[in-house]
Amino acid sequence: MKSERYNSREAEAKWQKKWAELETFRTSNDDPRPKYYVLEMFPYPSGRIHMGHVRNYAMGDVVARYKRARGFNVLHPMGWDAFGMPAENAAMQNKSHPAKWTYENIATMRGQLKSMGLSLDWSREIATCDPSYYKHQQRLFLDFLNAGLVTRKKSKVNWDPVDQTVLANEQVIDGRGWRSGALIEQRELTQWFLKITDFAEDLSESLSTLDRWPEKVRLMQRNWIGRSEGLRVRFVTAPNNISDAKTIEVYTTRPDTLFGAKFIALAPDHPISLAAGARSPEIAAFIEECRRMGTSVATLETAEKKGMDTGLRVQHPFDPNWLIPVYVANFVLMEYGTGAIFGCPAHDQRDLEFAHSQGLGVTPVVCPPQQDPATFEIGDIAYDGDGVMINSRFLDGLTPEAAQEEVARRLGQTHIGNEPQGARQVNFKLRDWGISRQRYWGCPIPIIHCEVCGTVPVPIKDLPVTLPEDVTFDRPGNPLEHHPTWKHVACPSCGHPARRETDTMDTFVDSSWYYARFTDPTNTDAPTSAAANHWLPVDQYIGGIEHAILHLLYSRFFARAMQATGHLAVKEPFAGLFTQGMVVHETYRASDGSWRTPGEIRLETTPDGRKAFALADGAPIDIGPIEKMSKSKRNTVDPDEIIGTYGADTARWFMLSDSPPDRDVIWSEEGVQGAARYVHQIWRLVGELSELAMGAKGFSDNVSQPALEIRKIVHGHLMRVQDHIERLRFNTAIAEIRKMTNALSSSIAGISDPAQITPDLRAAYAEALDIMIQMFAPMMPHLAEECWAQTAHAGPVSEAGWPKADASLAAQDTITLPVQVNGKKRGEIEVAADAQNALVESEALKLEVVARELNGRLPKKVIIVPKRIVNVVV
RNA sequence: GGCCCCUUGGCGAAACUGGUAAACGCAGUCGACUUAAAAUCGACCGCCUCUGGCUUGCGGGUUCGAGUCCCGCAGGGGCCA
Repeated sequence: MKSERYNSREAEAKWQKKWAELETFRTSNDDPRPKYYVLEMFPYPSGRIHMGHVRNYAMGDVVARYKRARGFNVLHPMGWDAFGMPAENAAMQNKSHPAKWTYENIATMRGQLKSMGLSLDWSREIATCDPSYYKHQQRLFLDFLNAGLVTRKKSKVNWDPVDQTVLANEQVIDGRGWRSGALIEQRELTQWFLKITDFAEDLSESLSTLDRWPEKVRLMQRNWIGRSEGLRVRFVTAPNNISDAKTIEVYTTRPDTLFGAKFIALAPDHPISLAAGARSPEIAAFIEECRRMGTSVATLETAEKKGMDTGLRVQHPFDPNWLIPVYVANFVLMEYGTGAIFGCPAHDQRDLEFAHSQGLGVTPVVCPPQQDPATFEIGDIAYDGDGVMINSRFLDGLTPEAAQEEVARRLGQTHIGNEPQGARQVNFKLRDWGISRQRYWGCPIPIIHCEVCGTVPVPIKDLPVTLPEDVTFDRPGNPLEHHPTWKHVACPSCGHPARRETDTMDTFVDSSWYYARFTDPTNTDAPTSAAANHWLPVDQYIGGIEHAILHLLYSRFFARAMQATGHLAVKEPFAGLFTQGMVVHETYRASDGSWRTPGEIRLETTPDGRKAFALADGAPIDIGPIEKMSKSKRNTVDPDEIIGTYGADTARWFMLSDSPPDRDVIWSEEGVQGAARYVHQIWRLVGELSELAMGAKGFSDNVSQPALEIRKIVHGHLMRVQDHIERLRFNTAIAEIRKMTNALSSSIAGISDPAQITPDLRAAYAEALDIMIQMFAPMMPHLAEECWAQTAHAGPVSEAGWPKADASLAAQDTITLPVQVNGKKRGEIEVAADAQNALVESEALKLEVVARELNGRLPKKVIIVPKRIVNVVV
């Protein structure tokens, strides 16, 4: 065995080349072994990979390599989420083409990922900007259209004035564009929509079946879909000269509070509001003010509740003589429910604030438990808890739940015209997904607008509708719209001159089905084949929590839509989901407030703590808070540099150590150095072990005690490492591996005389060596291959499978039991693992400390939890 | 404002369904090797009034026994509004 230091640079390049030559990670669709599909969220080709990618792909690779070793046929592909705004922005800045920029970035990042030594099947690589991919996406769009899952409608849209494009509600964060950060304006445009709301019920309901998803993500999706059960109630209008509407329809989830109603509030865009506005300049001005105020629900909620009386009155549903005023209000949305609500100030905070501002009074109708109905009053806080109905005539004494039933029953029986006055309705906050984007670098929507025939789908034989290459980015707006010829085509149906749709699809469409395309990526006939149903659902999906709503919800919708159009047999694309934490780093700031990169400073540990100084001039630098790596704070670390300096295995090992994978990990130079040290420790240990294992011949019939000790250590750790990896607890898996190598090191150090090395011990060390290498192979695959080759194994360790853990060896024969007196630990006893309780009790009572505590008395009770603990109660 | 999550040594953390709190690592201290340093190796490393006592953000509760379960409070984070 050679003793020089491990050369990661040489070994990593060598093994990456070897894996490629042997096609070790190429996956066949008709391998008979059980399938396992591991997928990490594919990257956007922004230029270079960052540490977040390294962490994400290191985790996925451990799972892929581990499952592979355990005998699964593993699918572990990689591709590029390659359409999007940054390519166009770069094109504008550099006067180049988005395709050129994108494909150059892909080439760079592919090289970087390859240097990580990931067990990917590169033969399945896809890029969403490639016509061979988006051709099928256009096909899916047309099939969805045919199945009624696509609509085109005029709607109010969120317009990003900087990017000059429409954004989905999901892409508007706090009233600003998710990418540009610009304040969003409202515009009316005709848009293409995917009817995600058709599946709202199932998307919400099926969340309960996703038991290998984080509860947090399921909750976020459930809230986003926002299912609520309520009542649609029609209020009859009193005679008036404002509107000829006979009724106003409201949606409420609290019909029980109907006797606490003080007002009706209409959205500013409600037809009756507009009618009132037409008669009153004051109301018209107010409606205009509401429109300017902003569009996001958040601004509406935090803004002061304002409204104006329309003069209109409606009758209470249970008392025609009770008239309720109708207001136009700034906090009611036309898009949700019916655009009208009834307000019960006592039991809704928003209504209470409005009622206070208008002087409308408050009548409580739900009395909290332990409160006297006679004295119960509402102050500044509305009461939304449970209780008993009061001030509500025939509802008095009921629970709110029973009262809701009763109101629904009665209003269901009262009819206005041919329809009941009240009807139960399930409502969703989820809106249809507007996918039209006025951008060039996206998937063209395969539609032709004909003056004669209307909107005509592009015939499937004419797909793909490809993007023109000769485009310019010298003026704002959509380059496809500006292109001299591209949009002018003949109508496929009547042949008249017609116009192509120039909008392209939201890039979230691209990433909503790529997981299915990976299963048969070269299929030119259809988006998917039978292979998709073999591989899906993805067994383990890994990515950032930032996609908890958008990407994951869209993908779930797409699977359903693809199922409805015969492209897929499953409706849930991801059976297991894991959301990993971010990579964070200290920030460094010079006295003038400018940021410094980790490479520009020198750290020193002084008696008053850690200090930082500028490398250039030695000026003191402030060590700032630990934050997500970002270009603006300049606290990034380049994966290339780390891999170049320490090797991919060290980077991977460190990424997986210390922090639990779902929590943020702090990148520190010291931490990486610790990982690098460990690589060399392993290398030395492998050298020492292989010397001891030299000429090993297997175990004798009666294995010697020292050899048995080694075997117990190894098999015990093997079982625990398996368990940790299965549960994606990489940090504790690594701790177990370190414990094992520590134990093996001290075992070797304990050998003082070569005569101690019996044939059994040799065999034990040989076994330990193999198992150890196989155990860390998923995390540090290059080092493992190099060690495996050094220990005279024929094939690569990546083809060697997983060692079989012997549970009987892992079990202990004698155990140390802690002994407590009144729940406080006083001592311990050593007993056989299968010792009877009576024996354990007598051993425990024999302890001097226990006798002292007992002081001659008999114990009140002795609790023995087998293999756990003894507690003597005095 | 509502809902959810988190809070354990100097730091990252571990502790499976309530059963020896602090495994594993980082930083640090001391020692060995070295002319010296780095690297490496060995020992120590929660707190205190230290043969003992205390300790999982704070206060209470359930239990033979609570980091773990329940109630209240504080601080931090996330999502929704």
